Amino acid sequence: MFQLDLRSRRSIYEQVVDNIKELIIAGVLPVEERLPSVRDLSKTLTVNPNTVQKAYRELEYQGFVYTVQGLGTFVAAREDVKMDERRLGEIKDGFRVLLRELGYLGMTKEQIQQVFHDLLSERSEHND
Amino acid sequence: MFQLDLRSRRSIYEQVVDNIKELIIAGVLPVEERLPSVRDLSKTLTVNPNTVQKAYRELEYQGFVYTVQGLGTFVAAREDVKMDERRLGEIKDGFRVLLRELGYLGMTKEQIQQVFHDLLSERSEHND
Amino acid sequence: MFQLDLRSRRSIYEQVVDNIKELIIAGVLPVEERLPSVRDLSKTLTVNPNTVQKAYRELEYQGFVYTVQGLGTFVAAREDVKMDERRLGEIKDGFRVLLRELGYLGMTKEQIQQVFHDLLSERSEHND
Amino acid sequence: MFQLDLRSRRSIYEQVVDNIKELIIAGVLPVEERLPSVRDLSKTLTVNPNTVQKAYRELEYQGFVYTVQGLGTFVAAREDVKMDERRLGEIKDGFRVLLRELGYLGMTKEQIQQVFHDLLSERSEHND
DNA sequence: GTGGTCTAGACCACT
DNA sequence: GTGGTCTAGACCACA
Repeated sequence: MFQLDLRSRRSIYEQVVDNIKELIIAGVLPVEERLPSVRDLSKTLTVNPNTVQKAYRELEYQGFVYTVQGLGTFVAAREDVKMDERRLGEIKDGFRVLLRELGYLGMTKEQIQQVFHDLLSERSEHND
Repeated sequence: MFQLDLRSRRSIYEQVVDNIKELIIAGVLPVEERLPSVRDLSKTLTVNPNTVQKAYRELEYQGFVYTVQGLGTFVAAREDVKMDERRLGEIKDGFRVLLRELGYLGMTKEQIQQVFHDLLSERSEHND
Repeated sequence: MFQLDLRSRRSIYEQVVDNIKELIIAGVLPVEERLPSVRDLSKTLTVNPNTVQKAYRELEYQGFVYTVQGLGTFVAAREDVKMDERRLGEIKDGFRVLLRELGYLGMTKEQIQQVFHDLLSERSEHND
Repeated sequence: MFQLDLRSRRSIYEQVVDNIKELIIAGVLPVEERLPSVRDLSKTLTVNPNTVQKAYRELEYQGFVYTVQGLGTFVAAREDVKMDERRLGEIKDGFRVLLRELGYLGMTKEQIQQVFHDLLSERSEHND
């Protein structure tokens, strides 16, 4: 399904969250699709089931999946991914960190705007 | 000198590192300027001296400052920072991930631009 | 007969129990009426027969239905339900906790009344 | 600080969450007060540290507390307890369960409204 | 000292 | 089978 980088500073469960989120956003995991069971995924990734469960729980908090007792964990409909203030704040924080990094590379505000503009254009093209 | 946000998820020492980096890049702290002593800055920020210590060590490791035993810590002359293309690529990837998520959450291109604009303004104000 | 919400945190069998209870209390299922067979209901709701089985057992335990081997499950005659004062007290305590939290979160009395009104209407519609 | 009911059907961490929330709402734990450390509270309650941590994490999700790395967990300012849709939905669910219970006691809609009215009046008196 | 992550493995309720 | 909770105990980063 995907690979973990155990040497990364990112914790394992965060990597699981990010990877699955990507799969959902990319449509690889369509709405209502069942995710692998906690036990299965933990075996595949050779990590502890608790670690996978923590990732699933986080995905549920963020609204990307929902769980049904005894049945499994499923991809939630897109409308259910609530764009709440908390979530938006987290994403903004992500942007702030990246903007800071660009600053450290010596980029001026104008160069940063150019980079951002290019990235947005990329997206438009993809959607065509 | 600058303010810390204890409620942020970023660790205190990271915030210290970033803030000082920004002051150096913005030229507020010119080359050869002495940084406040660990003890002084820790009092000003009301944080543990070990935390400031760790931040200074990190800044030294990254080449932003150098220490002279018994004299203090000084802003280093920045070698011409060649644009690190690999790092830039990583940062762009970070942006792509966040943009994809915003798109998935239903944000229009215009809303995304607004968010970005606000974040950039934030930075400008900070540097004033 | 009724609908389940798989995305709810309530387990499926609990939802079945509650829904049937409400139908009995509302008189939609009169005394001595036969409930659908476990197999039929499980097909209608597209859930596991064991789940319906468990719900029926729970309803029997609570005295709402009785089972006759080989014939089926029937709505029991409700003994005059004397108001259980102890249970009422517990429920009121539950309300107090929730009201306190709403208050703490900044809701005015009027807003709380609005929420309550909406929830009551919800119930009425359900029973129509 | 408070007592757990190990025989309760509510999980331990949920009881911890509820109890601490009550203490915060009641003002026993004022804003910026430090909660007992995970290890201390786990010893006091004789439960596993992970269980307490899970409770603290949930409280942080709900906005009642915030954590600072290496320092501890603190009561958040009341304004930071975001009344987001998710939280309101959870509280509404709590109401729905309780309303259902009142129905099982044989209460009519009018009687339920009376009970609710009385509970709201209680609150007003307390606030006087 | 603080919280955060992770493992190994048990037990439970639900489907 | 499924997810959820809990324990015991290790290791890490941060203050």
